Amino acid sequence: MGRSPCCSKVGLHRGFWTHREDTLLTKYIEAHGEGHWRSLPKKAGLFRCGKSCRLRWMNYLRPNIKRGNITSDEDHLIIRLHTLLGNRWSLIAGRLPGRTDNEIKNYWNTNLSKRLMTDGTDPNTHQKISQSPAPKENNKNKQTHKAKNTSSTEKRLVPKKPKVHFPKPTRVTSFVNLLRNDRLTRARTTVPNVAAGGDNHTLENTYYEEYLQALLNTVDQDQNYQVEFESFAESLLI
DNA sequence: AAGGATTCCAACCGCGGGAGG
DNA sequence: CCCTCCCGCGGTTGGAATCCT
Repeated sequence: MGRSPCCSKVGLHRGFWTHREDTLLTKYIEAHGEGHWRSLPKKAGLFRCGKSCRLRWMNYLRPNIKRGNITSDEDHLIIRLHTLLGNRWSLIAGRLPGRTDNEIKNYWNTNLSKRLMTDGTDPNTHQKISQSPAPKENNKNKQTHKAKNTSSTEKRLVPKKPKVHFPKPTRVTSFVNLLRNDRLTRARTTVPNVAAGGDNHTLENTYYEEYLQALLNTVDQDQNYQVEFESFAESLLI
């Protein structure tokens, strides 16, 4: 059972990427565009599996990726979208320009789910938890992969002062093909009333603005906008 | 200051689905 | 249809960074 590995692992680099590998990958994609991940490493002179290249590009090297802390607007938007979409990180990421699904998933697992728990909200169902349970560690992998001192962990679930994450070095060169990214393209095509053609970047921003506006209105407890927001979100799932 | 505990996030893994033969 | 290839997604892991005692 199971599929064969995406590529032979023999002789391939794993783990953190070096600057040289980043450069090779970036230069290759700038010259040839995204896609054909399986054959890309060989052509680019990388001893990496295609999947690894794709991941590195999507989550780190791609131009216009936002670095640094999630803003409070983004934070609220993620929570709202998660109530509507669940763990569909790529869909959620599609509504947050410059953020990657991996980043949002990590942010959710390390910050938001814990925060919701401390607020007495089930991070999965977004329902209020009736009794007053001890904050439960919901990340099961952490339970298995590291020994835990529970009481200490519970203590740590109390929100602490935010940590500042310095932006990591990333390319700043503009890249015309950025918004040819399939996911973004697909997302745009699902939105009704978005004029065809025009500047992709502007469309993306318009899209975000529209979403943000809906979000802010729901925060104002306006029931009509709440309905509007949810139906808008549901339209994205088609 | 030291070292154990915990957090965070980049990267890996396996699976599902679409496309094409 | 069935099979294979490839891509993308969500869950999980490993280890550096940070915190705590």
